[in-house]
Amino acid sequence: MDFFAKNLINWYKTNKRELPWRHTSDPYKIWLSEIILQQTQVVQGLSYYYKFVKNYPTVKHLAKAPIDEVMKNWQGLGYYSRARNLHEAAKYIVMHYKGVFPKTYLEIRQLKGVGDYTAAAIASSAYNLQHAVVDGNVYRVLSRVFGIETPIDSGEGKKQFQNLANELLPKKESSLYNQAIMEFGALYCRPSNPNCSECIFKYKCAAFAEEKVSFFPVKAKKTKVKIRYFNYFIFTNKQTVYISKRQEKDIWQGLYEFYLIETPKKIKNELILKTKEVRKIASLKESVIKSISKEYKHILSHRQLFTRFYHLEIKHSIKLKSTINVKIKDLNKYAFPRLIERYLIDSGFIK
DNA sequence: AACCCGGGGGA
DNA sequence: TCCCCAGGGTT
Repeated sequence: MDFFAKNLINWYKTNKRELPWRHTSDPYKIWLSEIILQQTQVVQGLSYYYKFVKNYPTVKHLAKAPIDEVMKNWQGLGYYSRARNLHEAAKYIVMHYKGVFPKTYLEIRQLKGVGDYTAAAIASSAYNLQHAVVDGNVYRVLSRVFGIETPIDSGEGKKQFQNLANELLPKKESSLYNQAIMEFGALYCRPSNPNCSECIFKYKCAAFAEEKVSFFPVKAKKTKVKIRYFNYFIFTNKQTVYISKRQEKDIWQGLYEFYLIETPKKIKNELILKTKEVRKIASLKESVIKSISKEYKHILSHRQLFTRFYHLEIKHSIKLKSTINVKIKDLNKYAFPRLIERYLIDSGFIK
């Protein structure tokens, strides 16, 4: 076997972490773990994995569950389209494969939420099929060890790294090798503070030789940040509170929120409370401003959300478009974005 | 090819 | 507080 793969596999055998999805050959559970771990670190995803395996032990259980329940279980993990796609794919597997997880790369690749990386990961981990994974860890390890400066976010870079990964894949141990290179990237060849002094490629690594480890992997684009201003109104009427589900193709699709007025810039408390919209609903004479929150700054990759929450107790019940009224004590049953959850905890609506 | 989608950890 | 991490879908 090739030097590179052999070294990685040996390293893996003595250094790997004990993780639950490494003790199963159930493709469903492996798929679950892969979707959860997309853009998510192991420590953060672990409890969600246990939760999903417990609540949905088979793909049929998952397919049968209501989407709102799935979203609630996913709450806090981010990238919520993953949960929607997971649920869609589960239903698809039950419908088209009678609940038996597909066994070929192409069939797996066609599932919603499964791209090249995830398909290769499942195909190799569950069936030991010969498909090389290329994820963030692989980009980092390969670019450093081989000194490849092609940007990983370019079409050319993607092709180049996939080709190299295919060449390096050992014929009969694709599962072991794929997991080894990703584990190595996560534990030793880290984005910052890599453990170069104890690295098995210390004397082979191109980046280390040139003291340019932190320079790799090369990226072409920079993400730009957009700023948005959210003003949330929590309308309560005795023990009832009005919430609505986010439908638009925007952040947090499928999660719940309160009555939202988005403004192009920061707006003073007095002004937002005087807008037609608010006056119409709350008709301020008959309502009480219970509290106005501090300004929450919620940072996402390419968003900064400046948000204030206004709690208004209204004296009459109201009908708002596309809202549902729920009991305050039931708020914890709905999936909210982290930002709103934090407010609900701070303000004592939920514990 | 360009853009969109969350959240957390570490410096 | 600032910076970094990234796979998949849509346009």
